[in-house]
Amino acid sequence: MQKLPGSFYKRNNVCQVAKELLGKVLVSRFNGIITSGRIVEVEAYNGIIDKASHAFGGRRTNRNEIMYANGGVAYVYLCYGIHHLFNVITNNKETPHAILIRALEPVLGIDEMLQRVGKTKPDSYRLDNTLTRGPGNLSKALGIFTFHSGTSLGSKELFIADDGFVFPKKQIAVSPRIGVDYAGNDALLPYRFYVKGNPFVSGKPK
DNA sequence: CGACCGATCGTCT
DNA sequence: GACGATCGGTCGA
Repeated sequence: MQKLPGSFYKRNNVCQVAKELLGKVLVSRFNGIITSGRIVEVEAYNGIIDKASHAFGGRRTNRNEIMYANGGVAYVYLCYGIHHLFNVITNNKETPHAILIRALEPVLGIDEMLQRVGKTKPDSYRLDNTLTRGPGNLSKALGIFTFHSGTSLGSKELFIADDGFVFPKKQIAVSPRIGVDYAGNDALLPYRFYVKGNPFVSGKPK
């Protein structure tokens, strides 16, 4: 179990990095509690030329300022007043590339995750299934909030690790991103990557 | 099934 | 003052 090095994030092809995140393990360790999950769905946001990105047109606000930092930090923001969405910032300083983590397969600390989501015990198949399905749900399960925005992924509280596991290429699928209709043409870009048939992947099954 | 809807609030105009 | 990079529940066919 090896933390990904800074060089992994500081590359310029955000789609390539996004694809390579599939199979890696996102780990949180808050107050000594370890929870983790294998990444099975991601979306790339391609900086200032991407209408779906918060940084489109070079937009800079207090909320998204961290997107312009050097790659390898977390960008977490509140969506619909309810959901804390976790992104990985990539590329170098001043190039605001981001990858939204959309789904995990739970690995460690499942009981803790169930508690955070408000269930005290694991029970049905469906419950486990929805635990880390979708960007809002996985943040809740891992205990990630907006105040974690800016946290280095080289820290011991929040990081992404490589345990040697890789999904076979055949299992990787590509599609347009979800929920970005406001982005016009860019809503059609093939920037979503996921593991085919994995029950934790969000959206409707195909 | 699919369509619709309410929750809930920080952020930007 | 409007609006989300969502979710889960409800309703009707």
